[in-house]
Amino acid sequence: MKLLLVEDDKFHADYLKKAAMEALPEVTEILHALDGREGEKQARRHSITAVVMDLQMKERNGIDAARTIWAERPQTRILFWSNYSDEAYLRGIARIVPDESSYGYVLKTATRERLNLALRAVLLEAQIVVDQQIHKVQHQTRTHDTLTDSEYAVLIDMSLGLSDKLIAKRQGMSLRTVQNRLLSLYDKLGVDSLESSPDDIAINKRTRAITRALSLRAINTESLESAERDLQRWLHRSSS
Amino acid sequence: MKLLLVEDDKFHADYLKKAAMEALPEVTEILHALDGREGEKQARRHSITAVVMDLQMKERNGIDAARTIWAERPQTRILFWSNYSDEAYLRGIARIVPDESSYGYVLKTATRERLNLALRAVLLEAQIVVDQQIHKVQHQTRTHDTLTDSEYAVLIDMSLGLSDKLIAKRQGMSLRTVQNRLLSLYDKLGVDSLESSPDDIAINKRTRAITRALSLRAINTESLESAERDLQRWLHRSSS
DNA sequence: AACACAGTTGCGGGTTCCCGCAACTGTGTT
DNA sequence: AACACAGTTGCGGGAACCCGCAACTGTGTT
Repeated sequence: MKLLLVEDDKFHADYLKKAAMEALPEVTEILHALDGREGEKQARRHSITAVVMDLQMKERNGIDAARTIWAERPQTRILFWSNYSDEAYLRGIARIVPDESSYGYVLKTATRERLNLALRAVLLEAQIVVDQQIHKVQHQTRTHDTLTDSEYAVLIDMSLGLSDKLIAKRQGMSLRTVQNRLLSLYDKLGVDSLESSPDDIAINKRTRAITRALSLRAINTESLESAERDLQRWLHRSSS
Repeated sequence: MKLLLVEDDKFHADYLKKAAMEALPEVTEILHALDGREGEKQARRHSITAVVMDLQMKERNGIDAARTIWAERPQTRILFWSNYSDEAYLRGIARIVPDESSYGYVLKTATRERLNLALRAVLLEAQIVVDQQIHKVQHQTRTHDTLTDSEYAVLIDMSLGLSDKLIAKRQGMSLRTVQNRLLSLYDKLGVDSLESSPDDIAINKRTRAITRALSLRAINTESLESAERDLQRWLHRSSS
């Protein structure tokens, strides 16, 4: 059995390699890629079906790489190993896991035992393992002000600079509906007029919504860059 | 001589500690803080004058912590040790270094020799050391499309959601001047109407400027959150 | 002194955004 | 069947934004 590690931090990669050798004696060969692009290449060349993947990497992030890998070999089992529990990352992953496969999400701050356990459970037993701390975050946001899928889509488009009209076209909504989604976004993201002693001050809701969303970890730079690529593809497709 | 390490990643902290012991035999005690806030506290309690600091940490980032430390003991020498070479971080640091002090900026991907050298040069010899790779980035952006200080200030305010009128008030400019700064921002950040086959599509320049700035690493979530705190302070001050 | 050039300011108007009001759908509850 | 409730759509108007045109300041160059 071959295992592919995709991780651009050398310290973390070393640690990971040791943990994998300890937890998975059935692994005969450990490959190591330094970014997402290289990870895709090696997975393809060696027909890898077991991957441990970091999320934030320069060049190409883990989610985009996972998408490509799963598109080529949907049965591939991927354990994500990352620092943060951003909603943006979670949403990205849950969206692309194929039915035939399993995946896991472990924080880098987890103990060695937790990591070892997740390695075996996900890569050998094909179970789905999500760190407890993540589930908590996922539920926190889900109960009190989660974004709907359509709200999320509008948020992304808006952040990329699309006008209401264009968003309507891309999302297949009417103009007014887009604006309604925006209204609820402003509400959920806590975009209010700034409070000042004499009276409230008018603000630009769009831009404030973006920084609020960044601050709440509903989006991040990676997800925006990835969405920008999708947008460009859509533009070329829909213009022809 | 006492040395304070501020670093929330345990692998990196271990490595750093080893490097410091090797490069700086004159150090008698190594303290370790896990985030910016704790770093400030320990620096205060032990009257630390030599610090190695990570930039991105949860809770409180390295730049804010450095600001507090330098406000209390300006002669403190700080070596920043970080993953990225974001323009946002660089701008933040250059802005707050006191004259009496020295600082350095080393990438985590640098070799052990480079790190050791920087440790001695900055913390003992009070020299200023900036990683070569950083200077390159700094120059790249400075030659072809750097943001002026006033442009940067307007960009931040705009990203926080201020209206043109409010930005004018905060920056002491006229309305039209703010708009001129915005125009040059749109230009420098590459905010253009989207190109599509038939004709160009109108976009929302403000929001697109933000994502472009994020993508070009002119700003990042940290710097926005930090700026948000400044804004709140300004609001309370100016309303009373 | 003459000139270039970058930055500041006012004016005016076309476009987009923000959102209240109101009507209509669909899903689920009692 | 009656009802609540969340989501969709149109209309219309006030506010904010985007920006061309034009004039004025200041700094530095020749």
